[in-house]
Amino acid sequence: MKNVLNFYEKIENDIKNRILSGELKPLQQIEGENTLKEMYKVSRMTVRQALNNLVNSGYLYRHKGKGTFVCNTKIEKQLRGLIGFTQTMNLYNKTVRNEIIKFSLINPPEQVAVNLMLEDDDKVFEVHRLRYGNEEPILYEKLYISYKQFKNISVQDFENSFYSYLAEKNMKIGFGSQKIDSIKCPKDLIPYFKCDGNEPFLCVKFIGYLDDGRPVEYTESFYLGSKYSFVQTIK
Amino acid sequence: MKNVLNFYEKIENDIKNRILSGELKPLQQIEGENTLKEMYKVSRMTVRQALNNLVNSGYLYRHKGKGTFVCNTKIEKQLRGLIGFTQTMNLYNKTVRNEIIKFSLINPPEQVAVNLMLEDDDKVFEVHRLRYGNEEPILYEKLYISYKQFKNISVQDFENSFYSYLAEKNMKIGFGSQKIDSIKCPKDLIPYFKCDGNEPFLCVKFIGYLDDGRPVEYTESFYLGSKYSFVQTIK
DNA sequence: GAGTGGTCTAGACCACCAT
DNA sequence: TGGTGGTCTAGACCACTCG
Repeated sequence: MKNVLNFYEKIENDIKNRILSGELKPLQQIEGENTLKEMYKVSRMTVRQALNNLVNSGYLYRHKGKGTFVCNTKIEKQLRGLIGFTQTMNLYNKTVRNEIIKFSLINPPEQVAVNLMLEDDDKVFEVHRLRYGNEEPILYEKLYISYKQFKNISVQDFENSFYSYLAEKNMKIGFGSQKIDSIKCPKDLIPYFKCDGNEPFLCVKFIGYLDDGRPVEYTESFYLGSKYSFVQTIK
Repeated sequence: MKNVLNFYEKIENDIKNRILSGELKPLQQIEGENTLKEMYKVSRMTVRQALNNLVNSGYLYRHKGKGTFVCNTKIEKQLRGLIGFTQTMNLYNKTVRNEIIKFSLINPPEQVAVNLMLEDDDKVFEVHRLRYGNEEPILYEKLYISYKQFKNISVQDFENSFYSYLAEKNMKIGFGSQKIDSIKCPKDLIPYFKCDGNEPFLCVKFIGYLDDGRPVEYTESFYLGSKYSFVQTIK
């Protein structure tokens, strides 16, 4: 945590708190840029930087010639970034357990090599995990990462959250691109979920990228349809 | 179309074109802010506005102390905003046809009233559409909009694209929030898709909001799993 | 130390909106 | 007409990175 806030961050936090506390209500107009500039004794560009950030994160909207207004609160609270399974379960106060089904270093299948932009001889770790929420199997996950990038990774890192591992290494997924399909339970997963082959599953093929656009992970996730939904807010 | 571009828009377009044309390659460093400032004879803040927009839309990324770089192109091309079925089909060069199954003014079901934040006596239009891509049924859609907001809307507006209708009225969906589920084909839809009750479907419950956060539409969509996938890029 | 992006200032003119 | 946000200037100092 930083202990010194920039001026624009201070203004941002103040306004955000006034919204969250209910002092500023949805659709209500806030002070104009010139008023804020004098309130905080800063230049107008600094005020604008604060307001722009709040507009981008869905707290405020502007109308030229009219003013700046508070968004309807229903939206703000839903706006989240990319989060993984562990965080999602924590959000709903469910316990998480990961059972490692497979962990091996292999030559990548074609689709993995393409999506991770690998070179000819690059190998990948293939990790299969059965993931439980409140001790019920919810998700079977096939994860692929490049050996070159993660030489020292261990089985244990996958028993906990892979995203936490990334955070420790100061790596952050900046973008994600995903394809979502509805399918019947794949045959090889039937034993894990104790269901029949007609059970609907969400199949999510996800590529995670660093800020610069270089791919880090390719993951195929199979969510038990009756136990899991995707919720998203898009701008 | 505007005929006068702002300075920052001009710079944005130039850099975007240099990326798309291949002149600037992924991970390549672009000119520094001071160089660009002199190239375009503008102030540094104007350059920064252009660069910030390109960072937000996924074309560039920055490293303090190092420079500004081109993102990996794979991402840029996938970044899209919210688009509807018509636009999606156009993207894949498929013909679109909408068959109106139902069009009526009703008292809203509980879930619709909540999601559209209706008042007690508000009525809604309920529109059921069977939507075809290349003359194959792909999607069954139950759409709800408030009567108060759309008094003059007609059946014909739904035979074409509802989003085009909104655009004509200068309304724009600024946010969307959706919940995605994998389900078996609902019984009432079996006749439309000529399938059995085990066919997997994507069920998407979507709420569309204006920029200010007021809800405009609530839609439940049922996509035939074998014919349709969701593709998204998230930041 | 030189170069980069991040923050900030104190002005200015404009387009849009309400009255 | 007065107030609002949108664009733009010509400077300044700072923190970070790299050689």
